[in-house]
Amino acid sequence: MNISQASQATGLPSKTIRYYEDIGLIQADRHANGYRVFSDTDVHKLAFLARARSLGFPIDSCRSLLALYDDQDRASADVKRIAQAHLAEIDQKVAELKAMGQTLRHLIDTCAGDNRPDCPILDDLAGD
Amino acid sequence: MNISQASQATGLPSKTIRYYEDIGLIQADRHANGYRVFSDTDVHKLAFLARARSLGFPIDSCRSLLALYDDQDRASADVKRIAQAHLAEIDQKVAELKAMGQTLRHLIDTCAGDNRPDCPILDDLAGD
DNA sequence: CTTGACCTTCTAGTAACTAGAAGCTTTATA
DNA sequence: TATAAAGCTTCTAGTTACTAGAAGGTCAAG
Repeated sequence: MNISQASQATGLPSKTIRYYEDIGLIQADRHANGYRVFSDTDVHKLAFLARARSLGFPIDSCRSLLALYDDQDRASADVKRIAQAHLAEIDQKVAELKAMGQTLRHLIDTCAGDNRPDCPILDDLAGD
Repeated sequence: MNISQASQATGLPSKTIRYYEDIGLIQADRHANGYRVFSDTDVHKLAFLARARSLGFPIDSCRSLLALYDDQDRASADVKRIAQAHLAEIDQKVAELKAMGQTLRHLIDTCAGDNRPDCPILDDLAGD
């Protein structure tokens, strides 16, 4: 399989696949002409990475998860710990963003949005 | 006022203040010895930026907001438009993160988290 | 045999800082 | 007064996870 087929199969852009190889997440064999060859295993790993990234796991966590996936002697506790840590970060980010959103929504609601200069949004930012 | 005083007054690290000057958000005068001098206006602008950043506005929006703040002939509609666009981004991000969080929470709940290798989290990532 | 699609590597850019190095100035202390 | 500590300066590089683009080799079709 060439890189564009692997891209099709996983939904990952070719550039991203090359990048993942670059940082050692996968290792594709090479044809005699230098083209990368992707085995089913490679494609499987790429799909795994795509899914993990879509759940927001940072690359380093993806690396760990992939290693655990490859390790038949793993403890599910190790996987769970990584997922829990990530979930905690997500929850915190959601809380932060929600707070920002609430404040913003309130400010927007009180702004006339016309051609006059008075603006409660700017007033808030300016600390008035 | 020296940079560390401005930092104290605004809660922004000195490095960040220098960075903001670097990218043209503010312009501080200089003492004869090369040290930056921060006027009350400068500090006010920095506080404005700190507040805008804390609401998640990207730097470019902060630049626009600051320009509008300085412009007595502004239309509040312009401010509102920027805020609304930003709010839309926040709302979208919250939705994304919530979806990730839900999926993750479900997977975590179904994972035993013991020393056995079986793991529904990995199964999901692997597409099984 | 040439055109176009596909592949390669390498460099640089994105957002918003942050860390650290090397060096000058000012202030406090012995 | 000497010196050490604190504070200031600039500059470079690192952070995350790609992405765009350039320059050039390879392969399949007409």
